[in-house]
Amino acid sequence: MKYIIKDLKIKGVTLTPQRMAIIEFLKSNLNHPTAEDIYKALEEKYPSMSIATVYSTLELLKANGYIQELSIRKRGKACFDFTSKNHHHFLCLKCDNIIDIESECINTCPIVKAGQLEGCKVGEIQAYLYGVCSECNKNTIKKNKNK
Amino acid sequence: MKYIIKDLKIKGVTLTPQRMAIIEFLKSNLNHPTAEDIYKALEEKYPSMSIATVYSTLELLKANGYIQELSIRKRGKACFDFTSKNHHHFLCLKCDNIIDIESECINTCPIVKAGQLEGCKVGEIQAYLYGVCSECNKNTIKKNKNK
DNA sequence: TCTTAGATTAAAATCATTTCAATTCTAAAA
DNA sequence: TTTTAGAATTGAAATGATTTTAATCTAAGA
Repeated sequence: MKYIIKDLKIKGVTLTPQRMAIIEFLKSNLNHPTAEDIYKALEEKYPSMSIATVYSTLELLKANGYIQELSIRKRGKACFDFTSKNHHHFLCLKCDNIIDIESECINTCPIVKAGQLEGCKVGEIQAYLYGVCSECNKNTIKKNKNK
Repeated sequence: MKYIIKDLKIKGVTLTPQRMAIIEFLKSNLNHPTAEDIYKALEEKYPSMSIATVYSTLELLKANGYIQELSIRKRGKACFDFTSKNHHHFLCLKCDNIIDIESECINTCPIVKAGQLEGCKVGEIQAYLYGVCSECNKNTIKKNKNK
């Protein structure tokens, strides 16, 4: 967090209250918010803020590598991840939640490691796992028991 | 291909010329076309066809499991894969091409296999590899040699 | 204080996709 | 073959996320 502020200052980027608030929000909301999520959350404290500012700040943070835009979308909307660390995502098909997967296992995929992909140079991997999360699984089991 | 036609007939789905043409196109264009790609390609032969028909047919084929919509988008547009077979995708950051990866290696990821994902039930995995494809790699090397 | 570049804003524009109502087509029954 | 009901297609309009625009504001340096 701090390093972002410092970094951006060094880069000569103006740190407006809006930008600070968006960075702060992203830091404390790791549940992959959309631009709208951010806008709505900050609406109260910054009533005059425009959604265009949210978009432009997200673009700025993305371009500087502080956040990642996921390849997948939440109800048609782009969503963002406050980290540059390489990790993967699990999507619950029941509750729509996106859960981070810290596992390195996908990166150890032999074909990728060996760079054997027919001469391709692989930089980044984003894996999306679709399924039912533990919370939703529990609920299903409960329901079945009650029957 | 044939089985789709047969299958759909059994299911009582009407096989209009437009639908046939779209299925045919998808079959012979495995480069992950978008709705627009399909529309433009069929424009000449079916001048009266509406883009709405393309979208609705894609939806129909998707719902019946004959095609897959990728999680990633091509220049902001949804793109489709004529297969129900589980595989992954490589995205060239230089030429925007999407290349199929037939490898099973990602699916053998130990954590996923063991279903140990904190109680999650993993159904499908879609991995997206970002990098530079062999073709673009070659071109870069050539350019460097010429310098 | 004045100037200026960059940031913010609200509104308009864009663009992919969906919806809608009217028309046309299809397939099965008569 | 003709009829007919239901489904599909069409073009246009609506939607919704995102981007662009032009005007206004802000903060830092001269």
